[in-house]
Amino acid sequence: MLSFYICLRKIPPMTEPRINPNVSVDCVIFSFEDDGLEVLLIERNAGQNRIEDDLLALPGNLIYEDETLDAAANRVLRELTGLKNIYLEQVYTFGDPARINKQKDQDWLHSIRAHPEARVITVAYTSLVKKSNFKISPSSFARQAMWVKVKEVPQLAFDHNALLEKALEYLKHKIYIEPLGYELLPERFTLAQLQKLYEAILDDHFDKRNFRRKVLRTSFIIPLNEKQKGVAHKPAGLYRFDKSKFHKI
Amino acid sequence: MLSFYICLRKIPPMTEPRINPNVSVDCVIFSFEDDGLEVLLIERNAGQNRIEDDLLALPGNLIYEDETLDAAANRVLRELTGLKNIYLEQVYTFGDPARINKQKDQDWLHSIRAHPEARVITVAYTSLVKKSNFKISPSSFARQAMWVKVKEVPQLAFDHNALLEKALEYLKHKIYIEPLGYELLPERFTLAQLQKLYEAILDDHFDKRNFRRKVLRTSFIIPLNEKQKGVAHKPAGLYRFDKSKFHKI
DNA sequence: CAAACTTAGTGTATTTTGTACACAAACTAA
DNA sequence: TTAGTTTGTGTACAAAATACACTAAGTTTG
Repeated sequence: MLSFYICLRKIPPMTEPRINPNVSVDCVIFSFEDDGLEVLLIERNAGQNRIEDDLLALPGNLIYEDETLDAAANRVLRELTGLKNIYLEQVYTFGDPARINKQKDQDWLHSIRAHPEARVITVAYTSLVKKSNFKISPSSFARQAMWVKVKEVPQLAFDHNALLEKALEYLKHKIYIEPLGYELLPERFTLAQLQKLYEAILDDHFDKRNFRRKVLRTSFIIPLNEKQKGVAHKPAGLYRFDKSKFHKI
Repeated sequence: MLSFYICLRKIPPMTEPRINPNVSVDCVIFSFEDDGLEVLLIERNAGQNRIEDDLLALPGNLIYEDETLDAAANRVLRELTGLKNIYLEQVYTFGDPARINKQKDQDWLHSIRAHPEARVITVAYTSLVKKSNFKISPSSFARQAMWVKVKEVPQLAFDHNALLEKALEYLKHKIYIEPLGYELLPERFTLAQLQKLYEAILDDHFDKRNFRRKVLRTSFIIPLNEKQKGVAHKPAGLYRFDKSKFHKI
Protein backbone atom coordinates (compact mmCIF):
# COMPACT_ATOMS: atom_id res chain seq x y z
CA MET A 1 0.00 0.00 0.00
CA LEU A 2 2.80 2.38 0.81
CA SER A 3 4.42 2.01 -2.55
CA PHE A 4 1.09 2.54 -4.18
CA TYR A 5 0.69 5.75 -2.27
CA ILE A 6 4.15 6.94 -3.28
CA CYS A 7 3.42 6.09 -6.83
CA LEU A 8 0.27 8.16 -6.72
CA ARG A 9 2.16 11.12 -5.41
CA LYS A 10 4.47 11.03 -8.35
CA ILE A 11 1.65 11.46 -10.81
CA PRO A 12 1.45 15.14 -11.65
CA PRO A 13 -1.77 16.83 -10.62
CA MET A 14 -4.43 16.49 -13.28
CA THR A 15 -4.88 20.15 -14.02
CA GLU A 16 -6.46 20.91 -17.37
CA PRO A 17 -3.91 22.52 -19.67
CA ARG A 18 -4.75 26.17 -20.25
CA ILE A 19 -6.07 26.95 -23.67
CA ASN A 20 -5.01 30.01 -25.60
CA PRO A 21 -8.25 31.40 -27.05
CA ASN A 22 -6.59 33.34 -29.87
CA VAL A 23 -4.39 30.86 -31.67
CA SER A 24 -5.25 27.60 -33.38
CA VAL A 25 -3.51 25.14 -35.67
CA ASP A 26 -4.99 23.29 -38.63
CA CYS A 27 -3.54 20.27 -40.39
CA VAL A 28 -3.69 19.64 -44.12
CA ILE A 29 -2.81 15.97 -44.42
CA PHE A 30 -2.37 14.60 -47.93
CA SER A 31 -2.30 11.05 -49.13
CA PHE A 32 -1.81 9.72 -52.63
CA GLU A 33 -3.92 7.11 -54.29
CA ASP A 34 -3.50 5.95 -57.83
CA ASP A 35 -6.08 8.38 -59.06
CA GLY A 36 -4.89 11.50 -57.31
CA LEU A 37 -4.26 13.28 -54.05
CA GLU A 38 -6.60 13.02 -51.11
CA VAL A 39 -6.91 15.20 -48.04
CA LEU A 40 -8.00 14.30 -44.53
CA LEU A 41 -11.17 16.03 -43.35
CA ILE A 42 -13.34 15.78 -40.28
CA GLU A 43 -17.04 16.02 -39.79
CA ARG A 44 -17.68 18.31 -36.89
CA ASN A 45 -19.65 17.15 -33.94
CA ALA A 46 -21.45 19.64 -31.77
CA GLY A 47 -21.82 17.41 -28.74
CA GLN A 48 -25.49 16.75 -28.01
CA ASN A 49 -26.96 19.35 -30.29
CA ARG A 50 -25.81 17.84 -33.51
CA ILE A 51 -25.95 20.30 -36.39
CA GLU A 52 -27.23 18.72 -39.54
CA ASP A 53 -25.69 19.58 -42.88
CA ASP A 54 -22.62 21.03 -41.23
CA LEU A 55 -19.52 21.68 -43.25
CA LEU A 56 -16.48 19.46 -43.33
CA ALA A 57 -13.33 20.93 -41.86
CA LEU A 58 -9.63 20.39 -41.63
CA PRO A 59 -8.59 18.87 -38.32
CA GLY A 60 -7.59 21.75 -36.08
CA ASN A 61 -8.09 23.36 -32.71
CA LEU A 62 -6.84 25.97 -30.24
CA ILE A 63 -3.36 25.59 -28.83
CA TYR A 64 -2.41 25.15 -25.19
CA GLU A 65 -0.50 27.92 -23.47
CA ASP A 66 2.53 25.80 -22.75
CA GLU A 67 3.08 23.91 -26.00
CA THR A 68 4.91 24.90 -29.17
CA LEU A 69 2.96 25.34 -32.38
CA ASP A 70 4.52 22.18 -33.82
CA ALA A 71 3.50 20.21 -30.75
CA ALA A 72 0.00 21.62 -30.89
CA ALA A 73 -0.38 20.56 -34.52
CA ASN A 74 0.69 17.03 -33.64
CA ARG A 75 -1.57 16.82 -30.62
CA VAL A 76 -4.60 18.19 -32.41
CA LEU A 77 -4.12 15.84 -35.33
CA ARG A 78 -3.86 12.91 -32.95
CA GLU A 79 -6.89 13.95 -30.91
CA LEU A 80 -9.09 14.42 -33.94
CA THR A 81 -8.04 11.61 -36.21
CA GLY A 82 -5.87 9.21 -34.25
CA LEU A 83 -2.86 9.89 -36.51
CA LYS A 84 0.37 9.90 -34.52
CA ASN A 85 4.01 10.74 -35.11
CA ILE A 86 3.50 12.53 -38.36
CA TYR A 87 6.13 14.97 -39.51
CA LEU A 88 4.27 18.22 -40.01
CA GLU A 89 5.57 21.36 -41.66
CA GLN A 90 4.29 24.85 -41.14
CA VAL A 91 2.79 26.41 -44.25
CA TYR A 92 1.18 29.76 -43.55
CA THR A 93 -0.77 31.69 -40.94
CA PHE A 94 -4.27 32.95 -41.57
CA GLY A 95 -5.51 35.83 -39.51
CA ASP A 96 -8.38 37.67 -41.14
CA PRO A 97 -10.57 38.93 -38.27
CA ALA A 98 -13.63 37.76 -40.25
CA ARG A 99 -12.40 34.25 -40.88
CA ILE A 100 -14.70 32.66 -38.28
CA ASN A 101 -17.77 34.77 -38.97
CA LYS A 102 -19.81 32.47 -41.22
CA GLN A 103 -23.07 31.60 -39.47
CA LYS A 104 -22.50 27.86 -39.49
CA ASP A 105 -19.03 28.30 -38.06
CA GLN A 106 -20.34 30.61 -35.36
CA ASP A 107 -23.08 28.12 -34.42
CA TRP A 108 -20.53 25.40 -34.11
CA LEU A 109 -18.06 27.50 -32.11
CA HIS A 110 -20.82 28.47 -29.70
CA SER A 111 -21.56 24.82 -29.11
CA ILE A 112 -18.00 23.82 -28.26
CA ARG A 113 -15.88 26.79 -27.18
CA ALA A 114 -15.59 28.69 -23.95
CA HIS A 115 -15.01 31.95 -25.84
CA PRO A 116 -16.68 31.46 -29.20
CA GLU A 117 -16.39 35.14 -30.13
CA ALA A 118 -12.63 35.40 -29.58
CA ARG A 119 -10.47 36.41 -32.49
CA VAL A 120 -8.66 33.30 -33.72
CA ILE A 121 -5.67 33.25 -36.00
CA THR A 122 -4.66 29.86 -37.26
CA VAL A 123 -1.35 28.35 -38.26
CA ALA A 124 -1.63 25.83 -41.09
CA TYR A 125 0.52 22.72 -41.11
CA THR A 126 0.86 20.10 -43.81
CA SER A 127 2.13 16.61 -44.32
CA LEU A 128 2.13 13.72 -46.75
CA VAL A 129 1.35 10.25 -45.51
CA LYS A 130 0.65 6.79 -46.76
CA LYS A 131 -2.99 6.19 -46.04
CA SER A 132 -2.36 2.53 -45.44
CA ASN A 133 0.15 3.24 -42.65
CA PHE A 134 -2.38 4.95 -40.44
CA LYS A 135 -5.67 4.01 -38.97
CA ILE A 136 -8.07 6.85 -38.63
CA SER A 137 -9.94 6.88 -35.34
CA PRO A 138 -11.76 10.12 -34.76
CA SER A 139 -12.45 11.31 -31.27
CA SER A 140 -13.08 14.56 -29.43
CA PHE A 141 -15.36 16.81 -31.44
CA ALA A 142 -14.81 14.99 -34.73
CA ARG A 143 -17.72 12.74 -35.51
CA GLN A 144 -15.82 11.23 -38.34
CA ALA A 145 -12.55 11.63 -40.20
CA MET A 146 -12.30 10.78 -43.86
CA TRP A 147 -10.14 10.99 -46.94
CA VAL A 148 -11.55 13.15 -49.71
CA LYS A 149 -10.11 13.52 -53.20
CA VAL A 150 -8.57 16.96 -53.50
CA LYS A 151 -10.39 17.54 -56.76
CA GLU A 152 -13.71 16.80 -55.07
CA VAL A 153 -13.38 18.82 -51.88
CA PRO A 154 -16.60 20.74 -51.21
CA GLN A 155 -16.96 24.04 -49.43
CA LEU A 156 -15.26 23.70 -46.05
CA ALA A 157 -15.64 25.39 -42.70
CA PHE A 158 -13.95 28.71 -41.92
CA ASP A 159 -11.29 29.61 -44.49
CA HIS A 160 -10.20 26.01 -44.80
CA ASN A 161 -10.46 25.96 -48.60
CA ALA A 162 -7.84 28.70 -48.66
CA LEU A 163 -5.64 26.71 -46.28
CA LEU A 164 -5.91 23.71 -48.57
CA GLU A 165 -4.94 25.81 -51.60
CA LYS A 166 -1.93 27.22 -49.79
CA ALA A 167 -0.79 23.77 -48.71
CA LEU A 168 -1.08 22.50 -52.29
CA GLU A 169 0.99 25.42 -53.51
CA TYR A 170 3.54 24.66 -50.80
CA LEU A 171 3.74 21.07 -52.02
CA LYS A 172 4.32 22.14 -55.59
CA HIS A 173 7.23 24.30 -54.60
CA LYS A 174 8.62 21.71 -52.32
CA ILE A 175 8.64 18.91 -54.83
CA TYR A 176 11.11 20.92 -56.90
CA ILE A 177 13.49 21.02 -54.00
CA GLU A 178 13.26 17.52 -52.63
CA PRO A 179 11.67 14.27 -53.70
CA LEU A 180 8.44 13.73 -51.81
CA GLY A 181 7.90 10.17 -52.85
CA TYR A 182 8.96 8.27 -49.80
CA GLU A 183 6.16 9.77 -47.80
CA LEU A 184 3.43 8.78 -50.16
CA LEU A 185 4.33 5.65 -52.05
CA PRO A 186 4.70 2.11 -50.80
CA GLU A 187 8.23 1.02 -49.95
CA ARG A 188 8.57 -0.67 -53.32
CA PHE A 189 6.97 1.20 -56.15
CA THR A 190 6.94 1.35 -59.94
CA LEU A 191 8.11 4.29 -61.98
CA ALA A 192 4.59 4.69 -63.32
CA GLN A 193 3.34 5.22 -59.76
CA LEU A 194 6.06 7.77 -59.13
CA GLN A 195 5.21 9.58 -62.32
CA LYS A 196 1.53 9.68 -61.42
CA LEU A 197 2.44 11.15 -58.06
CA TYR A 198 4.42 13.95 -59.68
CA GLU A 199 1.63 14.53 -62.16
CA ALA A 200 -0.93 14.69 -59.34
CA ILE A 201 1.03 17.16 -57.27
CA LEU A 202 2.10 19.36 -60.14
CA ASP A 203 -1.17 18.92 -62.01
CA ASP A 204 0.73 18.32 -65.23
CA HIS A 205 1.68 15.53 -67.62
CA PHE A 206 5.14 14.26 -68.52
CA ASP A 207 6.64 12.14 -71.26
CA LYS A 208 7.26 8.65 -69.96
CA ARG A 209 10.71 8.18 -71.46
CA ASN A 210 11.99 11.55 -70.35
CA PHE A 211 10.57 11.09 -66.88
CA ARG A 212 12.22 7.69 -66.51
CA ARG A 213 15.54 9.00 -67.75
CA LYS A 214 15.45 11.90 -65.33
CA VAL A 215 14.50 9.74 -62.39
CA LEU A 216 17.17 7.16 -63.11
CA ARG A 217 19.82 9.85 -63.30
CA THR A 218 19.31 10.48 -59.60
CA SER A 219 21.21 8.30 -57.21
CA PHE A 220 18.43 7.88 -54.70
CA ILE A 221 15.86 5.96 -56.72
CA ILE A 222 17.14 2.46 -56.85
CA PRO A 223 15.97 -0.45 -58.99
CA LEU A 224 15.20 -3.71 -57.21
CA ASN A 225 15.43 -7.03 -58.98
CA GLU A 226 11.74 -7.59 -58.57
CA LYS A 227 8.65 -7.22 -60.62
CA GLN A 228 4.99 -6.71 -59.97
CA LYS A 229 2.94 -9.88 -59.74
CA GLY A 230 -0.62 -10.66 -60.66
CA VAL A 231 -1.25 -7.72 -62.93
CA ALA A 232 -3.06 -8.27 -66.21
CA HIS A 233 -0.26 -6.88 -68.33
CA LYS A 234 3.51 -6.79 -68.52
CA PRO A 235 4.68 -6.49 -64.92
CA ALA A 236 6.65 -3.37 -64.03
CA GLY A 237 9.98 -3.34 -62.26
CA LEU A 238 10.00 -2.19 -58.66
CA TYR A 239 12.14 0.59 -57.18
CA ARG A 240 12.87 2.01 -53.75
CA PHE A 241 14.13 5.31 -52.33
CA ASP A 242 17.47 5.55 -50.65
CA LYS A 243 17.01 8.57 -48.44
CA SER A 244 20.68 8.60 -47.46
CA LYS A 245 21.74 9.16 -51.07
CA PHE A 246 19.72 12.35 -51.32
CA HIS A 247 21.30 15.66 -50.37
CA LYS A 248 19.45 18.95 -50.28
CA ILE A 249 20.53 21.61 -52.69
CA MET B 1 -22.49 75.93 -36.41
CA LEU B 2 -25.05 73.36 -37.41
CA SER B 3 -22.96 71.95 -40.22
CA PHE B 4 -20.01 71.83 -37.91
CA TYR B 5 -22.04 69.83 -35.46
CA ILE B 6 -23.13 67.39 -38.14
CA CYS B 7 -19.59 67.04 -39.24
CA LEU B 8 -18.51 66.23 -35.72
CA ARG B 9 -21.11 63.54 -35.46
CA LYS B 10 -19.72 61.81 -38.49
CA ILE B 11 -16.30 61.43 -36.97
CA PRO B 12 -16.17 57.98 -35.42
CA PRO B 13 -15.68 57.95 -31.67
CA MET B 14 -12.01 57.96 -30.74
CA THR B 15 -11.91 54.64 -29.00
CA GLU B 16 -8.52 53.04 -28.68
CA PRO B 17 -8.30 49.98 -30.91
CA ARG B 18 -8.33 46.81 -28.86
CA ILE B 19 -5.03 45.00 -28.72
CA ASN B 20 -4.76 41.22 -29.00
CA PRO B 21 -2.28 40.25 -26.28
CA ASN B 22 -1.31 36.93 -27.86
CA VAL B 23 -0.33 37.73 -31.42
CA SER B 24 2.35 40.02 -32.77
CA VAL B 25 3.96 40.73 -36.13
CA ASP B 26 7.63 41.41 -36.84
CA CYS B 27 9.10 42.90 -40.00
CA VAL B 28 12.39 41.88 -41.56
CA ILE B 29 13.11 44.70 -44.00
CA PHE B 30 16.11 44.27 -46.27
CA SER B 31 17.94 46.79 -48.34
CA PHE B 32 20.87 46.31 -50.66
CA GLU B 33 23.97 48.43 -50.70
CA ASP B 34 26.96 47.82 -52.89
CA ASP B 35 28.69 45.86 -50.19
CA GLY B 36 25.87 43.61 -49.13
CA LEU B 37 22.41 43.28 -47.62
CA GLU B 38 21.28 45.37 -44.72
CA VAL B 39 18.37 44.87 -42.36
CA LEU B 40 16.29 47.45 -40.52
CA LEU B 41 16.51 47.27 -36.72
CA ILE B 42 15.17 49.38 -33.89
CA GLU B 43 16.62 50.33 -30.58
CA ARG B 44 13.96 49.76 -27.96
CA ASN B 45 12.85 52.58 -25.73
CA ALA B 46 11.35 51.78 -22.38
CA GLY B 47 9.65 55.13 -21.88
CA GLN B 48 11.12 56.96 -18.89
CA ASN B 49 13.06 54.09 -17.43
CA ARG B 50 15.49 53.70 -20.23
CA ILE B 51 17.29 50.39 -20.16
CA GLU B 52 20.93 50.74 -21.00
CA ASP B 53 22.65 48.16 -23.12
CA ASP B 54 19.36 46.84 -24.40
CA LEU B 55 19.26 44.59 -27.39
CA LEU B 56 18.36 45.69 -30.89
CA ALA B 57 15.15 44.23 -32.27
CA LEU B 58 13.20 43.84 -35.45
CA PRO B 59 10.34 46.31 -35.70
CA GLY B 60 7.26 44.52 -34.43
CA ASN B 61 4.33 44.73 -32.04
CA LEU B 62 1.02 43.22 -31.00
CA ILE B 63 -1.84 43.25 -33.48
CA TYR B 64 -5.19 44.95 -33.07
CA GLU B 65 -8.31 42.82 -32.77
CA ASP B 66 -9.88 44.17 -35.92
CA GLU B 67 -7.04 44.26 -38.40
CA THR B 68 -5.62 41.56 -40.66
CA LEU B 69 -2.10 40.29 -40.09
CA ASP B 70 -0.91 42.00 -43.26
CA ALA B 71 -2.40 45.30 -42.14
CA ALA B 72 -0.85 44.91 -38.71
CA ALA B 73 2.58 44.38 -40.23
CA ASN B 74 2.22 47.52 -42.30
CA ARG B 75 0.95 49.58 -39.41
CA VAL B 76 3.63 48.41 -37.01
CA LEU B 77 6.38 49.07 -39.52
CA ARG B 78 5.04 52.57 -40.11
CA GLU B 79 4.67 53.32 -36.41
CA LEU B 80 8.14 52.18 -35.56
CA THR B 81 10.18 53.36 -38.50
CA GLY B 82 8.07 55.73 -40.59
CA LEU B 83 8.21 53.38 -43.58
CA LYS B 84 4.90 53.38 -45.48
CA ASN B 85 3.30 51.47 -48.32
CA ILE B 86 5.77 48.65 -48.36
CA TYR B 87 4.73 45.36 -49.86
CA LEU B 88 5.28 42.81 -47.13
CA GLU B 89 5.16 39.06 -47.45
CA GLN B 90 4.52 36.59 -44.69
CA VAL B 91 7.44 34.30 -43.96
CA TYR B 92 6.82 32.11 -40.94
CA THR B 93 5.20 32.07 -37.53
CA PHE B 94 7.19 31.61 -34.34
CA GLY B 95 5.41 30.34 -31.30
CA ASP B 96 7.74 28.77 -28.78
CA PRO B 97 6.20 29.48 -25.36
CA ALA B 98 9.66 30.44 -24.12
CA ARG B 99 10.47 32.89 -26.87
CA ILE B 100 9.93 35.97 -24.72
CA ASN B 101 11.53 34.66 -21.55
CA LYS B 102 15.02 36.20 -21.72
CA GLN B 103 15.47 38.55 -18.77
CA LYS B 104 16.14 41.64 -20.86
CA ASP B 105 13.07 40.98 -22.96
CA GLN B 106 10.94 40.49 -19.86
CA ASP B 107 12.22 43.74 -18.36
CA TRP B 108 11.34 45.58 -21.51
CA LEU B 109 7.93 43.98 -21.86
CA HIS B 110 7.09 44.89 -18.27
CA SER B 111 7.91 48.50 -19.03
CA ILE B 112 5.64 48.80 -22.05
CA ARG B 113 2.92 46.15 -22.08
CA ALA B 114 -0.34 45.82 -20.28
CA HIS B 115 0.07 42.02 -20.06
CA PRO B 116 3.80 41.43 -20.19
CA GLU B 117 3.46 37.79 -19.19
CA ALA B 118 1.02 36.82 -21.93
CA ARG B 119 2.04 34.14 -24.36
CA VAL B 120 2.91 35.83 -27.64
CA ILE B 121 3.27 34.11 -30.96
CA THR B 122 4.65 36.25 -33.75
CA VAL B 123 4.15 36.26 -37.49
CA ALA B 124 7.27 37.29 -39.42
CA TYR B 125 6.98 39.42 -42.54
CA THR B 126 9.68 40.44 -44.96
CA SER B 127 10.32 42.92 -47.72
CA LEU B 128 13.04 44.35 -49.90
CA VAL B 129 13.30 48.09 -50.28
CA LYS B 130 15.55 50.73 -51.72
CA LYS B 131 16.99 52.53 -48.73
CA SER B 132 17.10 55.76 -50.62
CA ASN B 133 13.34 55.72 -51.28
CA PHE B 134 12.40 55.84 -47.63
CA LYS B 135 13.15 58.16 -44.80
CA ILE B 136 13.38 56.46 -41.46
CA SER B 137 11.65 58.33 -38.67
CA PRO B 138 11.28 56.22 -35.57
CA SER B 139 8.49 56.89 -33.15
CA SER B 140 6.48 55.04 -30.55
CA PHE B 141 8.72 52.82 -28.47
CA ALA B 142 11.58 52.81 -30.94
CA ARG B 143 14.27 55.19 -29.82
CA GLN B 144 16.02 54.78 -33.12
CA ALA B 145 15.75 52.78 -36.30
CA MET B 146 18.85 51.89 -38.27
CA TRP B 147 20.20 49.83 -41.13
CA VAL B 148 22.65 47.13 -40.08
CA LYS B 149 24.67 44.94 -42.42
CA VAL B 150 23.25 41.44 -42.29
CA LYS B 151 26.72 40.01 -41.78
CA GLU B 152 27.23 42.25 -38.75
CA VAL B 153 23.93 41.78 -36.95
CA PRO B 154 24.54 41.23 -33.20
CA GLN B 155 22.42 39.23 -30.81
CA LEU B 156 18.87 40.53 -31.09
CA ALA B 157 15.88 40.63 -28.76
CA PHE B 158 13.53 37.65 -28.41
CA ASP B 159 14.04 35.06 -31.17
CA HIS B 160 14.66 37.76 -33.74
CA ASN B 161 17.92 36.25 -34.98
CA ALA B 162 15.93 33.17 -35.96
CA LEU B 163 13.34 35.35 -37.72
CA LEU B 164 16.14 37.02 -39.66
CA GLU B 165 17.59 33.67 -40.69
CA LYS B 166 14.21 32.44 -41.86
CA ALA B 167 13.61 35.59 -43.87
CA LEU B 168 17.01 35.22 -45.55
CA GLU B 169 16.21 31.63 -46.43
CA TYR B 170 12.88 32.78 -47.81
CA LEU B 171 14.68 35.31 -50.00
CA LYS B 172 17.05 32.70 -51.36
CA HIS B 173 14.20 30.48 -52.42
CA LYS B 174 12.26 33.34 -53.83
CA ILE B 175 15.03 34.67 -56.03
CA TYR B 176 14.96 31.38 -57.93
CA ILE B 177 11.32 31.90 -58.72
CA GLU B 178 11.17 35.56 -59.57
CA PRO B 179 13.69 38.32 -60.10
CA LEU B 180 13.94 40.47 -57.00
CA GLY B 181 15.93 43.24 -58.55
CA TYR B 182 13.33 45.87 -59.07
CA GLU B 183 12.76 46.21 -55.37
CA LEU B 184 16.35 46.82 -54.48
CA LEU B 185 18.21 48.46 -57.33
CA PRO B 186 17.84 51.94 -58.73
CA GLU B 187 15.58 52.28 -61.77
CA ARG B 188 18.58 52.20 -64.07
CA PHE B 189 21.30 49.81 -63.01
CA THR B 190 24.40 48.09 -64.31
CA LEU B 191 24.77 44.36 -64.71
CA ALA B 192 27.58 44.42 -62.17
CA GLN B 193 25.15 45.81 -59.59
CA LEU B 194 22.62 43.14 -60.43
CA GLN B 195 25.26 40.45 -60.15
CA LYS B 196 26.37 41.76 -56.76
CA LEU B 197 22.77 41.66 -55.59
CA TYR B 198 22.41 38.01 -56.57
CA GLU B 199 25.74 37.22 -54.98
CA ALA B 200 24.68 38.98 -51.78
CA ILE B 201 21.36 37.20 -51.50
CA LEU B 202 22.64 33.77 -52.48
CA ASP B 203 25.95 34.25 -50.70
CA ASP B 204 27.79 32.89 -53.72
CA HIS B 205 29.96 34.04 -56.63
CA PHE B 206 29.26 33.82 -60.35
CA ASP B 207 31.28 34.07 -63.52
CA LYS B 208 30.73 37.47 -65.06
CA ARG B 209 30.34 36.30 -68.65
CA ASN B 210 27.96 33.51 -67.78
CA PHE B 211 25.91 35.76 -65.53
CA ARG B 212 25.57 38.37 -68.26
CA ARG B 213 24.60 35.80 -70.84
CA LYS B 214 21.95 34.37 -68.59
CA VAL B 215 20.51 37.73 -67.67
CA LEU B 216 20.38 38.92 -71.25
CA ARG B 217 18.53 35.78 -72.30
CA THR B 218 15.59 36.97 -70.24
CA SER B 219 13.16 39.34 -71.84
CA PHE B 220 12.62 41.53 -68.81
CA ILE B 221 16.06 43.03 -68.32
CA ILE B 222 16.38 45.63 -71.00
CA PRO B 223 19.44 47.55 -72.11
CA LEU B 224 19.15 51.33 -72.28
CA ASN B 225 21.32 53.37 -74.61
CA GLU B 226 22.99 55.04 -71.71
CA LYS B 227 26.19 54.69 -69.80
CA GLN B 228 27.38 55.53 -66.36
CA LYS B 229 29.02 58.95 -66.04
CA GLY B 230 31.80 60.22 -63.83
CA VAL B 231 33.25 56.88 -62.84
CA ALA B 232 37.02 56.45 -62.81
CA HIS B 233 36.99 53.56 -65.24
CA LYS B 234 35.23 52.36 -68.33
CA PRO B 235 31.58 53.32 -67.83
CA ALA B 236 29.08 50.50 -67.69
CA GLY B 237 25.90 50.29 -69.75
CA LEU B 238 22.64 50.82 -67.91
CA TYR B 239 19.65 48.50 -67.87
CA ARG B 240 16.09 48.52 -66.56
CA PHE B 241 13.48 45.94 -65.57
CA ASP B 242 10.32 45.54 -67.55
CA LYS B 243 7.99 44.00 -65.01
CA SER B 244 5.32 43.37 -67.63
CA LYS B 245 7.62 41.08 -69.59
CA PHE B 246 8.08 38.79 -66.63
CA HIS B 247 5.68 35.93 -66.08
CA LYS B 248 5.77 33.61 -63.11
CA ILE B 249 6.54 30.00 -63.74
C1' DC C 1 -4.51 -22.11 -77.43
C1' DA C 2 -4.77 -18.13 -80.23
C1' DA C 3 -5.99 -13.56 -80.35
C1' DA C 4 -6.93 -9.35 -78.01
C1' DC C 5 -5.80 -6.32 -74.46
C1' DT C 6 -3.04 -3.66 -71.45
C1' DT C 7 0.91 -1.55 -69.59
C1' DA C 8 6.18 -1.72 -69.53
C1' DG C 9 10.30 -0.52 -71.43
C1' DT C 10 13.51 1.46 -74.69
C1' DG C 11 16.89 5.16 -78.24
C1' DT C 12 17.97 9.00 -81.03
C1' DA C 13 18.32 13.54 -82.78
C1' DT C 14 17.94 18.34 -81.69
C1' DT C 15 17.89 22.27 -78.81
C1' DT C 16 18.88 24.57 -74.76
C1' DT C 17 21.44 25.46 -70.82
C1' DG C 18 25.56 25.29 -67.80
C1' DT C 19 30.41 25.94 -67.14
C1' DA C 20 35.22 27.07 -67.62
C1' DC C 21 38.28 30.38 -69.07
C1' DA C 22 41.58 35.47 -70.71
C1' DC C 23 42.24 39.72 -72.86
C1' DA C 24 41.37 44.22 -75.19
C1' DA C 25 38.66 48.63 -74.58
C1' DA C 26 37.17 52.88 -72.19
C1' DC C 27 37.45 55.98 -68.96
C1' DT C 28 39.76 58.80 -64.85
C1' DA C 29 43.44 60.34 -61.98
C1' DA C 30 47.98 61.24 -61.22
C1' DT D 1 51.52 59.82 -70.93
C1' DT D 2 51.01 56.32 -67.89
C1' DA D 3 48.95 53.67 -64.36
C1' DG D 4 44.85 52.09 -62.48
C1' DT D 5 40.26 50.32 -62.67
C1' DT D 6 36.22 48.18 -64.36
C1' DT D 7 33.64 46.90 -68.64
C1' DG D 8 32.59 43.88 -72.20
C1' DT D 9 33.14 39.96 -75.10
C1' DG D 10 33.55 34.39 -77.55
C1' DT D 11 34.40 29.63 -77.74
C1' DA D 12 34.50 24.88 -76.74
C1' DC D 13 32.67 21.30 -74.07
C1' DA D 14 29.36 18.91 -71.02
C1' DA D 15 24.94 18.23 -69.22
C1' DA D 16 20.12 18.51 -69.45
C1' DA D 17 15.55 19.21 -71.75
C1' DT D 18 12.44 17.92 -75.29
C1' DA D 19 10.01 15.53 -78.95
C1' DC D 20 8.73 11.32 -80.65
C1' DA D 21 6.82 5.43 -81.76
C1' DC D 22 7.35 0.73 -81.47
C1' DT D 23 8.21 -3.97 -79.39
C1' DA D 24 7.87 -6.96 -75.16
C1' DA D 25 5.58 -9.36 -71.46
C1' DG D 26 2.19 -10.54 -69.13
C1' DT D 27 -3.34 -11.62 -68.49
C1' DT D 28 -7.98 -12.32 -70.13
C1' DT D 29 -11.25 -13.82 -73.33
C1' DG D 30 -13.44 -16.56 -76.81
